[in-house]
Amino acid sequence: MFFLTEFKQAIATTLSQKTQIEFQALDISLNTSDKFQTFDLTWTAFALLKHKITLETLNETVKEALGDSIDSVEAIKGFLNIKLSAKGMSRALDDLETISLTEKSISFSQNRKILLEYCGPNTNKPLHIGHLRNIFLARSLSHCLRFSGNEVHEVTIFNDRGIAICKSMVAYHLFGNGQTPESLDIKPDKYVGDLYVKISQTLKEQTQVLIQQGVSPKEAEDQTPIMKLAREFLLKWEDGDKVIKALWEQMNHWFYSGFDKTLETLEIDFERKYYESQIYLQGKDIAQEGLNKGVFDQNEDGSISIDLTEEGLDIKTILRKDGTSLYITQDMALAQNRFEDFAMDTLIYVVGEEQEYHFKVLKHILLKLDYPFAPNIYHLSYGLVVGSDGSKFKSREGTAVDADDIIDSVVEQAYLQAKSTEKNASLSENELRTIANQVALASIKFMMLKVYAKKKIVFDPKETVDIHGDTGGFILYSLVRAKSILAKNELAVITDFAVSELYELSEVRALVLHMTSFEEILFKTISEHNPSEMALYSLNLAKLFNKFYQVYPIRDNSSEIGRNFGLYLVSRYVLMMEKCLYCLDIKPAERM
RNA sequence: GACUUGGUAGCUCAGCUGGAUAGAGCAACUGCCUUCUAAGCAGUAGGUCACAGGUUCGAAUCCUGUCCAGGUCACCA
Repeated sequence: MFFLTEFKQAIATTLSQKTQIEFQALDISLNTSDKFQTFDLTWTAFALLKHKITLETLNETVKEALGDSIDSVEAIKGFLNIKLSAKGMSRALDDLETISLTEKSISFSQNRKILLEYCGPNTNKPLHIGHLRNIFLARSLSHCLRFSGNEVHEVTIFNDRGIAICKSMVAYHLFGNGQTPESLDIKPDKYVGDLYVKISQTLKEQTQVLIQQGVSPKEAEDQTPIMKLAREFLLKWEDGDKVIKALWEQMNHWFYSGFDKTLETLEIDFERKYYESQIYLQGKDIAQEGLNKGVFDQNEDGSISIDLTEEGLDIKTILRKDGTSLYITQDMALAQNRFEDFAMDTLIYVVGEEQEYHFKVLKHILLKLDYPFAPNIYHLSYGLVVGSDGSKFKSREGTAVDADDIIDSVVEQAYLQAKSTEKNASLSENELRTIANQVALASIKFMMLKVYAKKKIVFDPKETVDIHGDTGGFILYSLVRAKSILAKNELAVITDFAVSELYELSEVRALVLHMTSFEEILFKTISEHNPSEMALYSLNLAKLFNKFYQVYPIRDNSSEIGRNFGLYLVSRYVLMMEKCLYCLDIKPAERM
């Protein structure tokens, strides 16, 4: 919003001259006015009244500083309400010309090399609704960062080893009966997940039996036959036992083939995939490096730890006394590997809020080890997706909302809507399906993105995701209508639009002014790692366009310039919204 | 216990670097398609901004305390 900055500067300069007090553009609280339809900008100047500057002085200052950019000023209490003239509005329009360029040419263009980790699936269960929030947040942030001129590398880590997958393996060992996802005709990752649910139930039952037999609840689970077997599997796996490794690979293969399918639906891919099974033994080198640098402490029992009490954290163990690594050690090694692979200067983790402490610790450790990217480690943490009663979804108990299921149900809803729309009567089944997919994905993405990341999302699995109202579908629809106008009307040569009749409608003024703040919102989004900022901006943009659409005739406009101006605005809207959708990682639909 | 995040309409959420009458969507009700896509637009109704103090010209917004809910504080991942 460059014109606003210019206006602030002009006001500050004029005011300084008038009052002999020095003012900066930052001191001028000038913003778009959303309270009154009759004004465009409001300068909230209560603070200045204290300097014994009168309202009249402020009034004159505005008139002098902004000159023919304003139509009128009204001073009420400490508010200076400003109505822009045609000249002022067209100055705002000029901003659109600068913004509506391609990525990397925006005013604050950055040039960072960013590594973005997200998703982080466990290979013992299919993706659930929580992963969707993770993925969509990450993708949106990724696109906002790219749009801002950064180089972004998207990677993930598969948690493909450990006791959890061993439990699924035990389940297959016990209940599998040689069946396969193919023979059962279910999605392979779901088969693995089902086994996990089944084994968890059995484990619970066995635990209960032991508790009734007098075993303390703390130890009961550990002593169940299933846990004993799972631990045995884990040991054998670590020893490289061929049979167990083969079973492990079979289970993981099932997971990956289903997982890849879901990724395809979501239209995402990772530039590089890391596997816990390949790095879980690393970390000893890092531990030694830390010891050498005097950052880590060797304890009497042989374990290695770091004292972070000065940073307000605790003493954290880095390496067990038996020399094996921990979660934190693995993440240290992973960061090191990634630095070797990408030489990034910024590292962003998109991981749930329950791991805030972990990433805080990780950042401090890497800072102490002097990794160059360490100061630029960020954790985009987000709240859980919970049931309507506030309860947690648990994969273990099979209550998790499956990602594929939720997508399918919204696609179905969108399909019915598309099919019942008269305009779509001529469309083929395939085309209707494409539309349904686009609308469904857009709506699910938007549902996840519009809510502030730190807030938990309440989702009732019994209700489907809405595609009407404040949704992704709504946004796509407004864009489809705008494009339809452009297709049916020829865009004339852009002329001078500093003509006052063109700005009589408040809907026109509001749309223009909102569009000028795109860059500001983009900058805020990436600075705060908060895609909801961009999502809400886009939603409001669509709303303003719809209002404009409703009241501003284009084809039947009585004046030539009015028609051209309308078309020009629509074309700006299309460009702007396409940028917004790119930043949200939502694909526009061609028809709806 | 300590730290941390939230509490705004029946439901789901905006608004929070203090400003004018607290905004959307869903659900309910009423209008608007021979007119560029009605997946839309316009309207009605719905509020003690958790509670109590404080700061000031002014508080949903800032401060303090209380209550409620989530999360974390492992030689688990």
